[in-house]
Amino acid sequence: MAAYIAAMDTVDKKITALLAEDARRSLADIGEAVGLSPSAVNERIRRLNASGAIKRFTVDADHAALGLGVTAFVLVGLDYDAGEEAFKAFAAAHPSVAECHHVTGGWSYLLKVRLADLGGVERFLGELKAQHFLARSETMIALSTAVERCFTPAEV
Amino acid sequence: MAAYIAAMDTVDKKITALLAEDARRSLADIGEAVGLSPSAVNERIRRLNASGAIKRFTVDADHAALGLGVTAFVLVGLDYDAGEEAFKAFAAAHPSVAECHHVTGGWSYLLKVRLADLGGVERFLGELKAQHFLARSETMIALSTAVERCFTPAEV
DNA sequence: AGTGAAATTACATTTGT
DNA sequence: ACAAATGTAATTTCACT
Repeated sequence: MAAYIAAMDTVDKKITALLAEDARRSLADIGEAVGLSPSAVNERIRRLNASGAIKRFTVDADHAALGLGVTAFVLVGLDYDAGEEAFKAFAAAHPSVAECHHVTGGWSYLLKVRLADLGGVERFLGELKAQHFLARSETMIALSTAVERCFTPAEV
Repeated sequence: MAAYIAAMDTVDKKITALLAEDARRSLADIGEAVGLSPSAVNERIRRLNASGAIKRFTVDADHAALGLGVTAFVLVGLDYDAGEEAFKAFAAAHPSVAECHHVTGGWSYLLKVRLADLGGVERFLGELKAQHFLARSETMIALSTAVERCFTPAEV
């Protein structure tokens, strides 16, 4: 499922880190930082984009301002009768699901969801139950978030 | 700590969603989608940016290509002698920490970390132990990730 | 706040090494 | 694969509504 994407060299990692910090930086600025001409930087970004190493250009939004004030994590003990693929398809299609990881340990999946309020969390769990995905589950509400970065820098 | 950011109106949410999908869209394209002129869209984006509703323009990178092949979640039972603020500062300063949430339930914090390999995970846990942050902990390794979105759309 | 036009800047392409 | 130069398209600013 996950495509194998060629590992980046040091310059690519630097460019990616600079773009992660501020994707509106000009090619000239980036070029100066990594010691390349703007057109060379442009070509590298084009390739990083085409290969999938850079998935997309996006914005980091404040979800509270969007009306999604609650972040919750749901540890899922999957009812395998319902079907693992069906569960993954459900998660991928559900707009409230920010993340869905298959994890080691006593639980099958870890979901991260964003909802307007606690009522939304309850309704979301109701959906999971209605589809018989849950053998058991445990929900953790994020009281506050100290760190939330889309991008984690690679060691150089 | 968390600043209160004015809630967005419908047009702002639409613009933000469009930018989250592709931040390189032209102001003309966005304007057409929401029924505004390019300069009006520009002004709204400028305000969203200034208010913090849009935190930053960034790229969604493939962390495996960056050399960070392992994602792990660490449930932390905090040793409160070590200091909660010190722990949060540690998490914020640590490059491998992608997320740090204060959560409800039997655990104090949930960390999401990205590392090169399982050895990196072990070393990271070693750092937490060395600083005496852990009363107890439980680590879940992400075997695979079905969904991972930085942006979750608001209901319209 | 939004519009539309003018000014500015950056991007994308081509060519050459 | 990179650099330089040129054409094109974007953004930004401003006067006005």
